[in-house]
Amino acid sequence: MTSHPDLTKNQTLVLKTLDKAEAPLSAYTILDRLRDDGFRAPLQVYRALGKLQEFGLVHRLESINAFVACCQPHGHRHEMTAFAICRTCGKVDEFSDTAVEERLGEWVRAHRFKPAKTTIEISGDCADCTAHDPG
Amino acid sequence: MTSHPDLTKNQTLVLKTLDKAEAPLSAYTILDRLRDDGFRAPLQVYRALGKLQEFGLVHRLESINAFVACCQPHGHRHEMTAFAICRTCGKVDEFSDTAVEERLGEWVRAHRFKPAKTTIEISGDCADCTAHDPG
DNA sequence: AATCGGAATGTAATACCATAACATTTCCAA
DNA sequence: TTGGAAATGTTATGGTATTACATTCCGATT
Ligand SMILES: [Zn+2]
Ligand SMILES: [Zn+2]
Ligand SMILES: [Zn+2]
Ligand SMILES: [Zn+2]
Repeated sequence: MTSHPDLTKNQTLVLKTLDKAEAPLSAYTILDRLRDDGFRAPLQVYRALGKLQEFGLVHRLESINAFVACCQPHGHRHEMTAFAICRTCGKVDEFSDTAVEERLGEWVRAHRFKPAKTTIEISGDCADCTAHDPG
Repeated sequence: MTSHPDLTKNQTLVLKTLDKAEAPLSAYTILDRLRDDGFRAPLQVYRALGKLQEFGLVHRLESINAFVACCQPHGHRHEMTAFAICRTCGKVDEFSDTAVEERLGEWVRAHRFKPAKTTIEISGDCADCTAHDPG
């Protein structure tokens, strides 16, 4: 469930589009799916996506230039969320791992590095797709 | 040191450009720096970068659409290399952590996920830049 | 030496991703 | 009521990456 009290009209439309989608969507794909709702320009999508990311309701997948709705309960921590992305069907699993978080935290402390955003994305093939096509 | 026996002319030029650079470079920046060497089109750069990535001599930083020369000895493992990227000066630290690798490995095993490429990038500010600008 | 074929290269065109700049509207608090 | 911040609409532009096709390079084979 990904509702939010203070979403604007455009933000709501974009979030609903991502919720309905079975796979990550590019900003331009979202734009196309919202033409009938009055969307005309990429910036309408990017602005909504920006706010939704601030709220923690949407994540950007850096390795594929696409966006997904957060599947976790609203308000969950996002400091070090990891994503497993299926190249075949597009399914995305979002997960966190305390040990990974701690190890990377140790590295940045040891190197006096001040982290702002951490990206962890595993691209590959999910169990279903591997089963269907045992390549 | 990042020499390689079988590099072609274009691959050598691109790798040298990345070696000389103090920060990650975009493909188009590389193109500009190689105009005098006869480079004319983006594809010349992308093709060389593709091969260099295959050889493990160059890495793509997904979160900033840029490329760096590998700083590790040639032939080192790259299954789960992590990068700390300074937003201010561009310095990149490449490192590996066995524990991180194991934890992510456990997740993929548990979920029968078949990983192809893992991206770990920490964006932030390095020690030097934090010291200079204690913000 | 001639020839064959795969790899690399050259070039133009196109597709895809993201933001700048500016005008207008909405909405809420003072 | 009104002032101002936030959101929206619109156009133009800039940055990133690939498709498609022609050509050249180079080593293996004959
Ligand atoms: Zn999330
Ligand atoms: Zn799949
Ligand atoms: Zn490396
Ligand atoms: Zn720095």
